[in-house]
Amino acid sequence: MDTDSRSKKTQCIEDLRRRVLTEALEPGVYLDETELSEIYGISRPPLREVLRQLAGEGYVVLHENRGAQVAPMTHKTMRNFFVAAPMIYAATTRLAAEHATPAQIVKLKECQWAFRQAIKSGDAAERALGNERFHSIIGDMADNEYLTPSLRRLLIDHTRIGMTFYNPRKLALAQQRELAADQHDQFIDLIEAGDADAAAALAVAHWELSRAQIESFVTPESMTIPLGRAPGATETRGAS
Amino acid sequence: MDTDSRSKKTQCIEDLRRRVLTEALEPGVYLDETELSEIYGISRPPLREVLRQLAGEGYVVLHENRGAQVAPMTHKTMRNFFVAAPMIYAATTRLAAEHATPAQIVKLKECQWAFRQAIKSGDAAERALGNERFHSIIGDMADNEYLTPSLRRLLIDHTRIGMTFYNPRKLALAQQRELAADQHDQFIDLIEAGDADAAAALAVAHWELSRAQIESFVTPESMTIPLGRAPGATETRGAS
DNA sequence: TAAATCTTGACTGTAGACAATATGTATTTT
DNA sequence: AAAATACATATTGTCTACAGTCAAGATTTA
Repeated sequence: MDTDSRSKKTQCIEDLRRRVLTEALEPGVYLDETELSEIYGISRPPLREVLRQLAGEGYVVLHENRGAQVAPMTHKTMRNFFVAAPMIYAATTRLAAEHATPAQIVKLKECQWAFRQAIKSGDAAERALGNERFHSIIGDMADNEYLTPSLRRLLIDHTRIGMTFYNPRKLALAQQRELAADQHDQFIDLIEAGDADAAAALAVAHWELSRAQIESFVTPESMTIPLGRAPGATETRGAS
Repeated sequence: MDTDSRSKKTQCIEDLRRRVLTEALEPGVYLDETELSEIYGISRPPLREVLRQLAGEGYVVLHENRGAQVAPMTHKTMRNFFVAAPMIYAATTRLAAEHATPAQIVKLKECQWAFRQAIKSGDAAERALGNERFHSIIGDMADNEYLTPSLRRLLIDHTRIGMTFYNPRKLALAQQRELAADQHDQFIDLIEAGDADAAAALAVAHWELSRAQIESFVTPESMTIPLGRAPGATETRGAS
């Protein structure tokens, strides 16, 4: 093992990913190269490489002569998300059941264990990151370089949405989170059994649960929505 | 308009993309930073940013302390390609028919005109690039940031495969290329009409045609295959 | 007072020089 | 003679310094 486990640059990438996913860096926020380079103890050229990579992964958007912006979330983004998610989730999960290796299954189980710990602790960020990691591993199992890029992008925004709409006090949501965790166990069983059809069906069910949670916020039970985020609203920070 | 139309860096990116797509830079080849920076008249730091971006887009793969490699094409790559292509093509084409703007349709028609010119000229590279551009525009029409990344990756390898298996002397293939061009016209009509179902169906048919062409090379009519490319063969250049 | 222009400042973009790591070759030792 | 180690070379990774560009603020004029 290395002394610092991994290079500063790698740490920088991973930390920025984490901050975007947990919305410590909010969607639409602009990043200052000089500031970030000082924070992570590297100079600007390598930091710029990092930002370019994160742009390729969909975490940030680059604007010429105006720097990097944390990928914004607009109402159009949400609509597109709802269209693409079930298809990609079902497809990748199916392939995961067909191709998963024993080593990957071990990794998935470890991840699920950590995920349940995070739920108990009640830490929203850890829970969201744990969930992201779980589905990311399923993406690795699918082992299809053409589908992975789309899955990764979906997971970024799915995680951010999950952070936005997290509410530890609402009992119904706590129960749904428990149900989601149970579904994760089912994922493991079906993937281990190689049951592709059932795994794909579970992926759709898992998505439906998540969708219901999200929609319960967008359309609250019987409350009028405090507008300003309604369809047609402008995005967080207009660009160009 | 600028004097040089666009910055050196942008020219560099576009030229490298082109070279990868046309296989002027063959899959698996390693790139020399110093050499490239001299060719494009920029220094190494910005060139490294370019390579990081191209890595994000799937044109190249970065290896730590070993530089950038043109994305390799292995037999696994091909298998994954066959799995993902019909799904993504059908989905994006459907969305394109639903969302295309008049301006985009004009652009698509211009692209198709150029594509037919390229076919007449018999220039394999121009033909392949024209086809790539056509489907890329359809991807723009779909306007779904979650599906676009997968589509772009598919198009990269679809284009490269098309270059590999191009054969101007084989009559059957020339006829198939004509048919493909005719299908492009149908794409335009269906997208303009907003007929999502028919467009999606056409996408599948278009894919099947392309697949048949590819398979006619992998499995030639009645010749024994000179082995060495059979399943289980090692990839172009092993890494790490 | 309001609008338009100019100036200033801050941040992005680039270049050239230096440091570190990996590979290949040559030499030495068994 | 063969294998292992050490050195040399080439290439990647990084830093400091400078140039270019955009945006905001202040000043001037109508």
